[in-house]
Amino acid sequence: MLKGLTPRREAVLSIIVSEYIVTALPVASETIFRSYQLGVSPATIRNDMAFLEEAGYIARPHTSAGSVPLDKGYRHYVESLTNEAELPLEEQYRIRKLFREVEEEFERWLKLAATIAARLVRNAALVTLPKPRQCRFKHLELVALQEFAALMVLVLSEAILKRQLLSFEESMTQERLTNIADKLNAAYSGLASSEILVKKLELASEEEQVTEAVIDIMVTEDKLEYEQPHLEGLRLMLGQPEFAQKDKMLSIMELMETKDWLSSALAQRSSEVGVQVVIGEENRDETLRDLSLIFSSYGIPGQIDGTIGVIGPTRMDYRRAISTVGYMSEVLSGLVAGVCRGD
Amino acid sequence: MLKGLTPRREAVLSIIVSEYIVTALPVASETIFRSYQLGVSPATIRNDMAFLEEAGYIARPHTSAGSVPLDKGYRHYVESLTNEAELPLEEQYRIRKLFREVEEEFERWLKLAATIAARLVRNAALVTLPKPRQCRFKHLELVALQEFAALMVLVLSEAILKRQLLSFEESMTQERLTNIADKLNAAYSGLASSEILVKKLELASEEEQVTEAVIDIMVTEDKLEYEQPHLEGLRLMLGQPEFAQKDKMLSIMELMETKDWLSSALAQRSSEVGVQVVIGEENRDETLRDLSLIFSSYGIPGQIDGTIGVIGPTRMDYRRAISTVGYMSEVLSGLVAGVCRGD
DNA sequence: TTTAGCACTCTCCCACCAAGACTGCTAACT
DNA sequence: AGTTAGCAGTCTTGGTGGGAGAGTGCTAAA
Repeated sequence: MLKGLTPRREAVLSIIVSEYIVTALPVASETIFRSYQLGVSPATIRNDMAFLEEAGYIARPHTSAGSVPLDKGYRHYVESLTNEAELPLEEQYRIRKLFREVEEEFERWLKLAATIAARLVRNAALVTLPKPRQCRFKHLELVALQEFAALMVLVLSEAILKRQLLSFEESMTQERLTNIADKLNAAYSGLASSEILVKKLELASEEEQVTEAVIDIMVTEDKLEYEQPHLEGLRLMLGQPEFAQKDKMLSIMELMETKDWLSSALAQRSSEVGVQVVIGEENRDETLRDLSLIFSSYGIPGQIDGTIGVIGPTRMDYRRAISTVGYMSEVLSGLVAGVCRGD
Repeated sequence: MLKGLTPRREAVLSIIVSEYIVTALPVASETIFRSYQLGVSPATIRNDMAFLEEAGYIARPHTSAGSVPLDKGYRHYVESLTNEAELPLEEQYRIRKLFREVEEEFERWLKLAATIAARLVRNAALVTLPKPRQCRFKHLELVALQEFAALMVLVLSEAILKRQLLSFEESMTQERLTNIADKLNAAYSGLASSEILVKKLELASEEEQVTEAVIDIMVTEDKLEYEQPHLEGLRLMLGQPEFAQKDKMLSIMELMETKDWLSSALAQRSSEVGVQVVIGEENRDETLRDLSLIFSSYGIPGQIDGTIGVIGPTRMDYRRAISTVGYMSEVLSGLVAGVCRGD
């Protein structure tokens, strides 16, 4: 029994995982025997299953039931996946086509990416807006709206756009506003918030006010760990059998709608590159312990990045999820680079 | 039997509706007798119930069960609600406080309004962005991003902000772009898309290109019936007992996530003012036949408007929903007016 | 180490029954 | 005529029990 994870036992584990992934039903030794050519009898397979159970890879719902993978089993399965996991070319082509069909707007693209990923893995998908490590001042515009109020439009590096209403003590003409904007544009162009802060200029009180608003926005933007992620395809995930009971379903919905679970979930996002997989209990957040997360960052390394990923029950098609997330992050990276280059 | 809807029968109906709204259980004659002082015995109430059933106001799940209201019953109940339905002052105060606490950004306000409405009625709430009847050109800005590409930022009336990437055939400096923007700003300020279209100017090809992009955006904006509404609190609605079965739940989720059901639902939005109630079968859209919609437009009549409403099963606390939607639309109208005035 | 055979366990489903909840009807009452 | 008490009848709900089926664990032999 203590002979360790022999190749055949690994094979059995692998079969159990992939079988359970599609059926969501405990896998019986008989099933393994019938569907796969292992060259041994069900009884032998049962012995291997006993070992796998002892070793914590699998478990049984009850004494006389087939086996279901545990987190450790999934983990082993994922590690054993060759990295050759790639989306079929045909699928890649179809995806690219969808992107070409949609309006040229980055947020649409993100949404589309999430929708596609969600559909492919039949689970929920999420994306965050790409965020520069440190944003830089690019351009400022002030538009008179009313006598005492103006709209400030602030363009930051990587085409981030922010707007804010400003109200002034005294009446401001458009000319006056334009002058202020011109002056600040000349002075601040290309600077980060900290650099603006140290740069002392002769400023009229309105200019001071505008500058403060600008710094405020930039600092907020820099501090922002992640934007509230955009979630797509929650219904697909909730359609999975693990959420058959209503309360499970509702607690998941509540989780998704309210808590900023993503930050805690992605806190474990090491600086590693490539697709990362967090399985069940590996999540720090207790409430996520039944879920798995497959995600990858996209963007331009070191400069600007966002995250795309899928989330679903631990019983998830990891191979498909990994290849999907991998490919989608590639696509998004390409789009980010495109926008920054201005294609 | 054919004596018509006597006052007592109306009272019985009203009791059935309000009782069913809170319990979600068929209402028995005995219950009505015990909880309300009607001065008659259960047997008499049963006779009245028989009439109400005959007349189509109520129905029974099975032969020997209490009664549940039908759409016609809800409709009668709603009509009979005095318009004095107002949110308690204390609640109003609390809501205003929440608005003061949140960041000054219109979209946040909208989201907050929906969240509050959803919580108050324990169902889903929706808001659309306020949309001007016809938007007008306010200001244009071009920011060089790369040699052949620029970001166009377009400010339209009512502080609507649009941005788009433009790519040019030839290399464009920031000076060049600023010149173009200045020229077009001077020419188009305050105009609607149609007016820009007829205004013939001497335009260089890049100016022409920018103008076309502007018109394109404005026309799209004008045509937009409703923005994709923002939905909040879906989980509250799905927590209601009518969605106990998983398939019901999923079909609702699918409806909400995919179809633009709102436009068809709000198509019946007559030009009436005030809070409107659409109950079950009154919905044109078949898929909404189990749901009720309570909504109201907000904004500045004739100039700019959006919609706020709640959606839930026909068994809904109409009184509360109506007062909530009414009040929230007031609040939002105030905020819209504030933004336009520039408070 | 592998295998066949078999007893054992646990779930799942269905049928059945008893209790309880309400009604509808009938006949008497005001 | 409208109202009421009493009661039979109907339908739901929850609990119980048992049989079928699925799948294992164990034992003993190959």
